[in-house]
Amino acid sequence: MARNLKTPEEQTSVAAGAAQSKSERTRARILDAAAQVLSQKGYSGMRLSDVAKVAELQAPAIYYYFPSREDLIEEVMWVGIADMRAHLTKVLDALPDGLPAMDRILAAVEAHLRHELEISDYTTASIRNAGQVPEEIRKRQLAEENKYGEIWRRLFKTAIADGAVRSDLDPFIAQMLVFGSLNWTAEWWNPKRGSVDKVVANAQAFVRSALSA
Amino acid sequence: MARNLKTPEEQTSVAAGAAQSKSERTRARILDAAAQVLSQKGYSGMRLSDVAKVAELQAPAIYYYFPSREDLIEEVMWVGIADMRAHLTKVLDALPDGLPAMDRILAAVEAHLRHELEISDYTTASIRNAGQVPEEIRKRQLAEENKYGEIWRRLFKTAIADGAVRSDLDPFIAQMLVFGSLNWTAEWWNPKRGSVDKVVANAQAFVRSALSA
Amino acid sequence: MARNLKTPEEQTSVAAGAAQSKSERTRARILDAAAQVLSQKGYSGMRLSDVAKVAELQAPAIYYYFPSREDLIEEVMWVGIADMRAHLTKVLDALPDGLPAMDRILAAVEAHLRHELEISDYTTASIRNAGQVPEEIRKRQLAEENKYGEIWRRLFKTAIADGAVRSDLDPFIAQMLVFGSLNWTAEWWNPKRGSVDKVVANAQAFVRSALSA
Amino acid sequence: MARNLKTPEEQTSVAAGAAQSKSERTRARILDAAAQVLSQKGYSGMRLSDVAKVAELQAPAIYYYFPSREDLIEEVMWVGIADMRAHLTKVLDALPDGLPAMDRILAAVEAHLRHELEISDYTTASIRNAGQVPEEIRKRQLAEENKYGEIWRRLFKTAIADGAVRSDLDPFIAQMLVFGSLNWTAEWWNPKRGSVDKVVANAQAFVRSALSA
DNA sequence: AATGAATGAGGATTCATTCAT
DNA sequence: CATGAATGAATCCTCATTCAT
Repeated sequence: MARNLKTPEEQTSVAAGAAQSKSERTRARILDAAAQVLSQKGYSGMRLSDVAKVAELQAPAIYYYFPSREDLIEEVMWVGIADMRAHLTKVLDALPDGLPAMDRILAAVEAHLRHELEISDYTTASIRNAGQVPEEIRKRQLAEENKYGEIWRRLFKTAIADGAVRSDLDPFIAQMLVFGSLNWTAEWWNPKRGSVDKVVANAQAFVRSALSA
Repeated sequence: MARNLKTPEEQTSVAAGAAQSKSERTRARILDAAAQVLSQKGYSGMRLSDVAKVAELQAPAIYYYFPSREDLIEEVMWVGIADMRAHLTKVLDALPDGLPAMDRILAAVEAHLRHELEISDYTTASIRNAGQVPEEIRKRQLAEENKYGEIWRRLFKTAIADGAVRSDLDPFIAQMLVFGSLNWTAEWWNPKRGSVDKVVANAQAFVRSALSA
Repeated sequence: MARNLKTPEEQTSVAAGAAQSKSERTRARILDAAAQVLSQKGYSGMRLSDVAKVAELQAPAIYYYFPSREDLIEEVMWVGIADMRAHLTKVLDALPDGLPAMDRILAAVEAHLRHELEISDYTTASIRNAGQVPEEIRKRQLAEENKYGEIWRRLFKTAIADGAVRSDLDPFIAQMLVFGSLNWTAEWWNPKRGSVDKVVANAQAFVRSALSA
Repeated sequence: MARNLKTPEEQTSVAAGAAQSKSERTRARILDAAAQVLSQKGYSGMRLSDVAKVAELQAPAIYYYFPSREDLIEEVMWVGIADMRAHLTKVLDALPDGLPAMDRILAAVEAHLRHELEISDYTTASIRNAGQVPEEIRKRQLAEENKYGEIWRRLFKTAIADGAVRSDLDPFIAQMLVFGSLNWTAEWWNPKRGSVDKVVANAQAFVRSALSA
């Protein structure tokens, strides 16, 4: 799952990372296909036959790699955020020590946005279907979401403690408003509408002003 | 569902308005039920039997009021935004002349948020399923979305012309970031998490800072 | 049910005869409508709503006049042949005594054809659906068919005894071949294709030669 | 149903011909079953579950071989006449050159009758439902019917030109009267009522006399 | 005498899933 | 590994029928 690609065009697949055996590559193809169909058709609308068509194989073949439709979906939903969290963690870890709290938040904004827009199938699948998928399936995703949110909570907490964020904002609400701005991009942005860089720059400016004291 | 309340604050049902004859009330009940189920289960997941259960009648009775499942969904999706636009228009029209452009935007923020959180079934149904519903069904909704967006575009344009909004933000992106913050609230807010008033206040403060020069 | 109309244009309804009270006229309208729909859509395809539309009333109103769909169909099927038999009987009774047997057959040919083509809804309904309707419903129709066939059998028997019909033909088969020629006209004839008179003349010439010694 | 017999006389199944792979045999079984049910229950009365029962499989399995109920029916309706035409063409082609025109007509009478009575499910399905099936479905069948009628028209034309047919008969009406005699046999004949040979002999004698100058 | 509203039974169709090959 | 063939469980929708008015 190591992500190291530069151009968004080359990276739409979480599963792509370090594909190895033929079997592993087929499995990855199915997962990618499922993410794509899931993001477009939704939880109930995702048909295995559609996934199969995108993955270029026959529907029953999916059962060789996943025990059931539910398991396949569960993995897509989970992998989406898990990978997002891995990405954010790596980015934050790479930041120089002593960087101001607000700059760390803005780095997180960039990380979140780039991952979302570049791996958009997984992200939109995760986001759009979060409310539609049965409890059972969401468990692992929810746990992962909490961990991801926890990272952001710590960023906010530090920033507030440092006086970098206005005190008149409720921390939780503020964080959710930021999440909303970022998550929503997947609904309106597309490559023809300008570069990811531009979106990132605007979002950073927007968030900085919104939060700054 | 179709409660006949006076104050918009307590209303969960778009269809409630002025329900009159028994027939009209039944139709409204079905529409409300559909919005609820649609927001929870998604376009493909919405079963007419679920809608019927919520509306407290038998599934085939739905066909007495709506020609097909698609028509029912189409109306839910459309009514959600159409009503939102009507609400926003009314609010803006009621504002005193000469009010600063930024204050008008903040009034719009409040109108959007209150409507969204109070009629949340329709809103989340519209939002979550926008990407999953077949083209055919989205037509009227899309037209309505454009009209709604147009209102906001004019608000922004005026504000920018007045120098009330920073010039380093791309107007379209900025508007989308604001929409994201607002729309996303339906995904995380619930009455137990604090009052709508608090969310409105925070969102207004957030947006004002984010946009102000 | 007395039939006494001259022009085919004025007579498509068995039920029309001597319509009296409003109630009886409505009942007749429903019966005619049922014959029409039944002949076009078949036993299973006849929907009460279609019948209602043709009869210009609402479907549930039918139940005021007929206990059930089955009863309505039963009556159409039965009335069709019963009326045909009444017509044939009247025509034969009106023939002068001592008329040659073959001429009596040809009079029957004319009576059968005229009735079939002029009251075609009932006839085609009866004929086309004879094989599709449940046993239960066919009982009265079957009895009537037998009586009708019996009349023809007697005509043939007499003609054979008189030496007016060739002896190399099996009487039953010959009669069925004649019936086929006549019944089939409802499938291909229509007013635009020439007059009923012409069909009658051709059929009489055809049958006379076919059977004559 | 789909029996693999050599002699046409024993064949009840158009689809039987050269059934090969298991898949092809199943498809043929479904087609035969559909013809049978269609002839008995009519267009609207044909339930897929009935077809499935006769074909000895589950209803949804039909969809593995036919895209829809309509397609299945369309094929039955079409195959019935298409096969009839193929049969007639073969018979006529096999006749010696220089055979009198009337003898060619009588050969056609035999071909038509034998095929009709032996493949009777397809024939009665075609005939009884011709007037009930939606336009859409009849297209291919209608085209085939025209081609079939054209063969007969040519036979009649030649016979008339040769003076073998009386000139007082309208050619079209005469042909339809013959068709009626023949087609109607499927409605009354059954193996218990005597041999096909007998019916053929009677029909030929009947038609010869009816048409001869 | 007739209709608006509703229901229950049934039928076509879809789809995840299985299994033999 | 993969597929062709098949099934059982839904789900939408239609329609005869009922009933209060």
